[in-house]
Amino acid sequence: MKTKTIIIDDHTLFNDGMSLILKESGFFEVIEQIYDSRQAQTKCFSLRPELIIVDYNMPHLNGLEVVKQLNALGSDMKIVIVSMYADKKEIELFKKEGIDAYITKTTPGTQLIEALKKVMEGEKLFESKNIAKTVIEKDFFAIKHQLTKREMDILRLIKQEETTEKIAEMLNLSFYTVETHRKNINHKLKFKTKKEFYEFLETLDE
Amino acid sequence: MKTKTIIIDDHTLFNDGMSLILKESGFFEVIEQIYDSRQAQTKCFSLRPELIIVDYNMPHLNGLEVVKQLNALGSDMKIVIVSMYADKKEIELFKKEGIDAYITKTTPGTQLIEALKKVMEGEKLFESKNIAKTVIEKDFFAIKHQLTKREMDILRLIKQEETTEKIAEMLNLSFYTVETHRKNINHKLKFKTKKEFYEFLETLDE
DNA sequence: GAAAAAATACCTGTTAACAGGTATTTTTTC
DNA sequence: GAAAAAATACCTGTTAACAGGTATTTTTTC
Repeated sequence: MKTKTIIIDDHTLFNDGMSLILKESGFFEVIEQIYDSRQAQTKCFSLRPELIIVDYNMPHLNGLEVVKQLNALGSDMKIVIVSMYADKKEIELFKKEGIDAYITKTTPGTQLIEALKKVMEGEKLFESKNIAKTVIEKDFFAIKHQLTKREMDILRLIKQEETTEKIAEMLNLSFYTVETHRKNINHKLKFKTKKEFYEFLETLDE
Repeated sequence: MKTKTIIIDDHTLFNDGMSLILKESGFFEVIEQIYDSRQAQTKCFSLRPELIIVDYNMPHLNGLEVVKQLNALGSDMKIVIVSMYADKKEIELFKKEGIDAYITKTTPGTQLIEALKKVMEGEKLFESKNIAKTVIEKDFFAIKHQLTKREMDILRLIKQEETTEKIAEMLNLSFYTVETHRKNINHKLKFKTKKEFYEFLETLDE
């Protein structure tokens, strides 16, 4: 019996290509290709695949959000992330969600098949060896969890390039209060460069 | 006769997937898959493909540089760019190099085959219709070319988060000179947000 | 219900960026 | 070799961010 598989990737070409790689192998049957991550949960619920391959970078819902939705279904599907990058801490995040493998797009097709077969046998695979060298190591996730709710509110407005004055106005707070929050945020973040700060802001949800 | 094709893409998985899509179609024969862009020129010279598919984003040599190298060979191979994004002005750049098609990775496999067949018949294809909606329209390239050499020098140091004072020191210039350059740069760039400015800095080569 | 954490508010002083100027010298272009 | 472009330099004033404080009120936690 071939493994019933669903591929979730907005890059149609990549999705189609991977689909063919799986079919060619003779071990996998692609029962559905999803190009819009928002359809992931309902389709996986109704089609009940044994294996789901999820792209990390997608519009609307990113890979992590999709995984969370799939986990909410509470079934025993295997979930594999295929990503362009291999951020150590991002992998940590996915591990917390209990995914079965994290594979980069630089993996050859044959290796992918081998990896997927192992996953179906219950193994967990994470490309953590090659990773450390190439990739940014910032633990944005951990940092985020040092911040309070109010601090996050203010950060989101900072992301929108609002000034302290405007933020105070918008949240009906004193200018000084917002300044204090910013000060506390800065103490917690301690980024060395503005670029790093802006990259961090990018990881915030609106 | 099948069209002899070479695929140049560092993402092995994508390269393999596309290769299968082409083979499946029955119209194309993938005579070589290149994962390292630095091998493009020599391999294409010796193997003489009729069609070359080039990824845009690659380490070492990006798509544009590869195309330039291929053009230097002076043969009549068709060149097609496959890119994640569809930046209008980037397409312009490639057009200048005389490529035959620019296709995004959101194209379904069947459409890719149709497009490639048309290319082999001499047509030129550029995905400029679907593009405008989804993609950032910033003409970073054009902006860059408004800047003078000295302004670029200073921008690169700004990218490294140096202050006006330090930049002046490093370039053996007066503080005021650097300030003037920054002023002129700002007048030329006119970015609305800091984020946009930092994104622009990212497109600079060191 | 006491203790800790989070949110609020105010004050002073510094600093780097930036926008507005003007002006001279050097280099490039035709 | 004249004209245009690029690079250099100086000056004034404003502004937003930020680091250093202190202090009270509200909410959460055990």
